[in-house]
Amino acid sequence: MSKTRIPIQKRSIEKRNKIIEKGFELMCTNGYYNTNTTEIAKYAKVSTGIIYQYFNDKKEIFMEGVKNYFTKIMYPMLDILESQKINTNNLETIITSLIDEFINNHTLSKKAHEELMAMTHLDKDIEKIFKSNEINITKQIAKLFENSNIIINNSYEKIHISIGIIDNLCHEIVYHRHPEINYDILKKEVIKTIINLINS
Amino acid sequence: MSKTRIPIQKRSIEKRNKIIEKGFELMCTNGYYNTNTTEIAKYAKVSTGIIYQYFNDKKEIFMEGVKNYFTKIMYPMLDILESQKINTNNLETIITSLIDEFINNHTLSKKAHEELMAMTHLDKDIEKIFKSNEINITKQIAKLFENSNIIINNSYEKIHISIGIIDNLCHEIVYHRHPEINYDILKKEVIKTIINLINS
Amino acid sequence: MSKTRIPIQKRSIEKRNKIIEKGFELMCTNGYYNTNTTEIAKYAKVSTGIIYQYFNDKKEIFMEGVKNYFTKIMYPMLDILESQKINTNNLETIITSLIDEFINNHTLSKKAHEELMAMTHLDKDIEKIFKSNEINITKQIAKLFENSNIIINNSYEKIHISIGIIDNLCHEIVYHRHPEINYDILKKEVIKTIINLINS
Amino acid sequence: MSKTRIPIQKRSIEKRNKIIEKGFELMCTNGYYNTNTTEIAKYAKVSTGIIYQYFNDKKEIFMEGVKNYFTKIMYPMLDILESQKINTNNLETIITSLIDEFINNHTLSKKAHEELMAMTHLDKDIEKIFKSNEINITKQIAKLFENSNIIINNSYEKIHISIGIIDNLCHEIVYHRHPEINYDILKKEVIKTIINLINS
DNA sequence: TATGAATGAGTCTTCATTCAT
DNA sequence: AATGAATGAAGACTCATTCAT
Repeated sequence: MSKTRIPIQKRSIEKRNKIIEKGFELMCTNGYYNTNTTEIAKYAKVSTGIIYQYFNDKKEIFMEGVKNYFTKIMYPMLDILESQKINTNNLETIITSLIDEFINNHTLSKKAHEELMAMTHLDKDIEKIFKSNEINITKQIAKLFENSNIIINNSYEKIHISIGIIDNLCHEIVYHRHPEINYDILKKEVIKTIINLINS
Repeated sequence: MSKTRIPIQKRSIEKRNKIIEKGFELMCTNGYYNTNTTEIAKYAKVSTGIIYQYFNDKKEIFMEGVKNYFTKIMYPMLDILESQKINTNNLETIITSLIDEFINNHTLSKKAHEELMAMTHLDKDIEKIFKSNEINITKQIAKLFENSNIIINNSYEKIHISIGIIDNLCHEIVYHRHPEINYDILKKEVIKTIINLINS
Repeated sequence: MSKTRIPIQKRSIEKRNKIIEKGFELMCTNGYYNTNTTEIAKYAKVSTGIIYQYFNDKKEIFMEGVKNYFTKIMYPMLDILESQKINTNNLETIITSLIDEFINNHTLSKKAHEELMAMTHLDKDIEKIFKSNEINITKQIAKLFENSNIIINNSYEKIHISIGIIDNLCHEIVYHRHPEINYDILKKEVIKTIINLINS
Repeated sequence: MSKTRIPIQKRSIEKRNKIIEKGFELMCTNGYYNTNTTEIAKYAKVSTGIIYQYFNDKKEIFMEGVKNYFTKIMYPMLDILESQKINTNNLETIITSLIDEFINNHTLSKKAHEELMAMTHLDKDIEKIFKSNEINITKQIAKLFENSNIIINNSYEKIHISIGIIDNLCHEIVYHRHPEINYDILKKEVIKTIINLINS
């Protein structure tokens, strides 16, 4: 049985959120196993004790961070699509803006994503959250196309591939920095590939 | 200064290799931080003490494993390509066999890859090995096309994207198991996308 | 210097008593070290903060519980004796009813007693309370015999032994449950032994 | 699954025994919950780490101490009886020597016993060891009488009572020190009571 | 070379007590 | 008087690394 308190007062909620935000940031930057509770507490400017009134254990902080990552970062990104009708003419513009959005706003995301991937095979709970969110995004995008009356056969599979390509592109740009690769060309090829795939 | 010995005798070399092989396997299966030296020693059938005569620290075992991963698993895979002339007609067959090879032979690789990705942002040394190998593979593949007299513009970028797509496909098939996605279709779409990309 | 308030208002006194009653119950049931102040507060339906206005520390709650244990449970038991003249004919009846009373009414007492014994050698204050109460009971019983004009030589020693025997019997019956031992026979032998001892 | 090593080498066995001996001594003197692993390690002159190679947890040290308490202290005491034929004439001498032995040799035992009693209701494993040993002793003593051709009806119950009386006597003498009680008289009365009980 | 026993710093977590409201 | 959020020191246990043999 969980012994954690659910904070009701405004200040408490803020404190809980601070722990998640700062804790997740540290964990993603330095790795889950290289981040200890003392550091989290210090960075979030709380005492170590309070952490365990809001969370059952260290893992829970990470998991809440993961949930935030999807609800605050990934899903809002989809709203870009939702706000405008997709059609064959503006597809390129939309994908471009999606990629730019992803890269510009979310420096954290690649580290978060990697840490997430690693944690995923160490912990069933985290794996569960992750997979369910991943497929949710795929479905949501598929629906956007439907709503715009664009018919795509094998839509889930094509979108899945497209997301993977964008993901890799962004990681490459944000972190990898293989100097042999020209990122403008890479980006152009990515966009072209996705459009071809969708239209195929 | 390194205090490790370089083994010369045959038995010593075998022992060192066993530690790398078994240690890397454990680390990739359970995660670097969930694998301790006692386990590694036991699994490799050596004493804990001997580990520190061959390696400076635990990390070094992992890094040697990473090197092996590329030299023994990734590069040999490229030999499939090298042995036969690539042309526009057999491209599909070759990519298909490459993917199958990847999936069938190397269940470990996805976990290795993930663990690798996670370790990459925790440790500059590992990051270095990883990135250099990644670009090496890209270059090697580019050369294979050249040798077959196939001219691809923006070859590095296209190959980079293609590797990413294959990587994602394999991970999906080996581990992810999103039940909403049909893997036969996914694979077909992947192959088609790559061929389009290369030929574009 | 003590910082605790002495409650004067009726409601405050009730609150203080509730903390003692419920706190002591928990401590005896689960052990002093397995009971934390949060649990006590929750079980007594008060806030954690208020505890430290009535008590200097956790130990004090236990000690007040011990005092209650004697004043509310042990001493009243002696009133059974006081209310009636003891004589050689009704000694058996009185001892029997004493034992029954002990067993029926005070399931808590054995756990309390054990916890008490354990705490006794950890804490001089508790030891002091405990020993003084123990000898008080012995003296009080001795006085009861005197008042009934029954002369016992070495009365303190005999009563001390008798109390010990009863104590053990009750513990055995309430908790121990050695299935090899027949409790009816045990009780009969205990009563016989005490009578012989008193009359010797 | 237990991860502890079973020491084979002489030095290791000695070290394991030292941890039990010194750890149990500390736990009995200061209480289980007031003794931490660092103290145990320091007092036994080992590192904290080694403790967890020989024991699964702190409790196990205590439990091994309990077992020793019975095998090294309680059972040897029964050998006093076994060495000589019991008869109605020497019963007093034998009981007297038993009590003296108990008091003189085993200062630890009362604290051990108390701590044991307290731990007993906190932990099922300890309860189990304790109860089984207690009844074993009772049976063993019953057998001694049988072997000496002394027939006692309700032997288990009588012996159980007798052990309780001796136990209380010894505790009183070793620790309690109620100044109002004369220990020579107490002892004499105890012996008389037991003899009467056995012969009744 | 090889063993595996030993080390002790470091980690997560608990909880008696305090303090802002 | 009362609340319950917050504190932070302390404890059980782990594990990379060293060392005696």
